[in-house]
Amino acid sequence: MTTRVSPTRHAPRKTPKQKRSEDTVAIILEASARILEGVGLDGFTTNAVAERAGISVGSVYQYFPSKHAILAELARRHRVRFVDLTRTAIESCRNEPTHALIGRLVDAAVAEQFRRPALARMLDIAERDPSIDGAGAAHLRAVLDMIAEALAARGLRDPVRAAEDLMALTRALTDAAGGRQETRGAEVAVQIKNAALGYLADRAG
Amino acid sequence: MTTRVSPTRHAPRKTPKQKRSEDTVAIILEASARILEGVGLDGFTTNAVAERAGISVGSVYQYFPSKHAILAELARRHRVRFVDLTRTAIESCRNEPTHALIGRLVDAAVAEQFRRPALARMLDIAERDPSIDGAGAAHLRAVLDMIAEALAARGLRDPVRAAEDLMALTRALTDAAGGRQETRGAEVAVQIKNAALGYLADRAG
DNA sequence: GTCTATACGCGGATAGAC
DNA sequence: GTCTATCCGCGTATAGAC
Repeated sequence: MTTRVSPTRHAPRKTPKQKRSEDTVAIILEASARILEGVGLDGFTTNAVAERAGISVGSVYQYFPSKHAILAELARRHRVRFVDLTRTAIESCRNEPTHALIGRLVDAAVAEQFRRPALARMLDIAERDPSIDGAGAAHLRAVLDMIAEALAARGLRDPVRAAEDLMALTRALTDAAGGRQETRGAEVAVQIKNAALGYLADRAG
Repeated sequence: MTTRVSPTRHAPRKTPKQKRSEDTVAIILEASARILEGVGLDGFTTNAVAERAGISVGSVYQYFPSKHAILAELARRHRVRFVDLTRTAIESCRNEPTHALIGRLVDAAVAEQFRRPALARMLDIAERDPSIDGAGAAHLRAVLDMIAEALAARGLRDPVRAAEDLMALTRALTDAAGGRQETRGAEVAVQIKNAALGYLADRAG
């Protein structure tokens, strides 16, 4: 079939042994990223990717089993960076008060979202659909739980919901800033922290 | 062609003179809404719409010039309700302080988003792409400017940005609540107001 | 005005040459 | 390992019968 996907979904081909191969993978991913940034999900076709990458469709399929797998890999790398930053942020302020925790978390999220704002926005959108492979969702869920735990440790009520909401809030405001072509992440982070602290205000602090 | 669209884009066919016709239009729109809610944008095909509506594709095209036009009309009605509620909210508290204004605005937005949460979420996503016909974008921009003006009248700095951010924030949190199948809009509204007031905290109030 | 049947193009994916 | 050429299904949209 055309759109549906093989049983082992979105597995990033067994890691290429040749260094040359890794390069090609990187080139394909970069081409894909640029297309997503410039044209959006609609323009993201295998033909477009091949052309941007300067290779042929056939070669693209040598490195990725499906178009979807490319998107999944792009999302995975984005997510890994985000999760790592978040984990570090939480661990770096184990005994600090809530406002410090929020500050670090927001800084981490903003840093990753501002790396490539347009790309991050597209991946956020793409992730919502059934595209979400179980592994990715689980990975994200894990870090959400970490955040919830950190909030709970500080005595906040309804920590899981709060974690979800804070993440949604952060993405919304970074995406809005990205849409306005803003480049000063620090300013955006300040606004987000204000909103986040307001959100948590009546949950005891 | 298949995906591209005619010069006069998304114009909702000259209004049908027959009452019967309006009924059919309503049936098509409702079928579309249900598909969007249940299956998402991917499942939203003309065939699916026809089947759900209990008519044939041919008939669908009697009432809408393209699949896109259906989506545009759905989005338009959603937007009109939102704009009307927002306008009313602003006018109803011309001389009230900021926190009262925010309260009304959030209530308005939450009311509309909670009418059919899943549908609202899908339309929010759909609106982002080039699908945005100029008229729709302008319409939304107009109400954003109204909000900005109301904020400016209360001495808040950077009112346009604030208006955009508040709207993004509100949508993010309502969508998150919708994703969790929450039904108590009032509770959600309280949380959003907290976040919004936090956001505005250092813009002078 | 509604149907059935079909055309048409797009895009994902593959075959097979080199 | 990379290419070109092609297959094939899906979904939009239309033709034409009733």
